Amino acid sequence: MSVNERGNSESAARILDVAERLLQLRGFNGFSYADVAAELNVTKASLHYHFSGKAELGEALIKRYARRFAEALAVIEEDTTDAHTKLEAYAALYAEVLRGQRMCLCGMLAAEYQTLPPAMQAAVIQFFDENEAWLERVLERGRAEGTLGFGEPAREAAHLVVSALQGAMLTSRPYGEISRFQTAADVLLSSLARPAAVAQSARGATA
Amino acid sequence: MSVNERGNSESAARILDVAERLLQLRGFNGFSYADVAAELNVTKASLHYHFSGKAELGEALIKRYARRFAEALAVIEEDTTDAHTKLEAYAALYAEVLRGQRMCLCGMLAAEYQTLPPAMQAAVIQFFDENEAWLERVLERGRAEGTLGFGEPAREAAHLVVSALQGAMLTSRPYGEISRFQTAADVLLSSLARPAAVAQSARGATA
DNA sequence: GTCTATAACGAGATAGAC
DNA sequence: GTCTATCTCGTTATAGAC
Repeated sequence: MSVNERGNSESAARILDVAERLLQLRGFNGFSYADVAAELNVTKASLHYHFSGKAELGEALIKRYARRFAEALAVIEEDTTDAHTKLEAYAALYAEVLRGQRMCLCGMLAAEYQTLPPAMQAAVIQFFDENEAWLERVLERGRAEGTLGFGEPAREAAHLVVSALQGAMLTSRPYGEISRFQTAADVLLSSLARPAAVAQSARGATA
Repeated sequence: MSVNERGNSESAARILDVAERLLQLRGFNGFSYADVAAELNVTKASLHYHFSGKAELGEALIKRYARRFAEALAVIEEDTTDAHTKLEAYAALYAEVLRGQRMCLCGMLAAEYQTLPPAMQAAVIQFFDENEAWLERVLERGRAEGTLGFGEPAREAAHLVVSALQGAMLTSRPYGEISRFQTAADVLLSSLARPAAVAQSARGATA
């Protein structure tokens, strides 16, 4: 390997993997350096070499998570054409996270927001801003191309999409049933496409 | 006063008030007996007299919160007639919680679910079950009376309502803007009333 | 890079006086 | 009911050897 800087080594990546999973399962205040160290069969002191403190570890977790999420959005842009399919793919990202009982990393941190170090707070906000900006563009295009229909500004609809999907993860996880999430996501997406569906059912009703 | 049993005294009520606020602000894993004691100018040992442990305190918090929420739902039943107005009143309950930067107590606990004692987990589930059952009845009646319109089973729409409102609280709180919550709630409710709105805009378009 | 050892603090909890 | 005192354990963090 060529890179051996603190926070960027392969050991650091393994630490982030374990810490990420624990954070999504139990929350930032629900796991400790000792938990991570035990799972990796190393000592706590070893973790401090890679991440000086829990706050720095937390920042690195959000930044990596946000980067991967942005990459997934770019893939959606490439692989799909119409906006409605993009929304389905977006919801599928959340469903994938929910498999393995995990909450969205930033959704979890949103709950614990008031207890987070300022740098982590700022990174959480940035994650949501980026998500809503991407969704706003997709929704706007969907309305222009006719695959989506809604009366509100795209900005406001985007906020509902993020809220509903994060909330569906939040409230489905205790039940351990992905179907609960999927149902809420399906109803949400159908409501954003509803005008067309209503027009269809209206045609069917009057036929 | 006549009642002096442990967990039911006026002192216990003050403890619950403080603990409830801290839980909604910081999460169950984000506050301690020391925090509550300091705010009440008593010692930790005094708290243990009223609630033997943090798990028992947590159970009492959920039960009181769920009881008050159920009472608020009963008031909505009395004070409002049509289902759409009931939904607006339901969303207003959440908005009221959000004032003062608080998260829904059970929404917060849903995030921390995996770290909770079993009795608290069961109580959280019960809170959501009761909420969705109430919403399902309201939605069903709304469809029957014509103030609401949606294609899915009322049970599924109810799940979306809970998800979207909890998620709107979750994602709005970091921004400190109630308007973010209100916007998402408004878009959600308009989507449940949309068929009528569409019919109106269709009339307007063809007029 | 990882270890041992330890510091420094906070958490939940209990015993027993008042 | 509330207190003082204490216990035990977990958590974050650092120093310094290997």
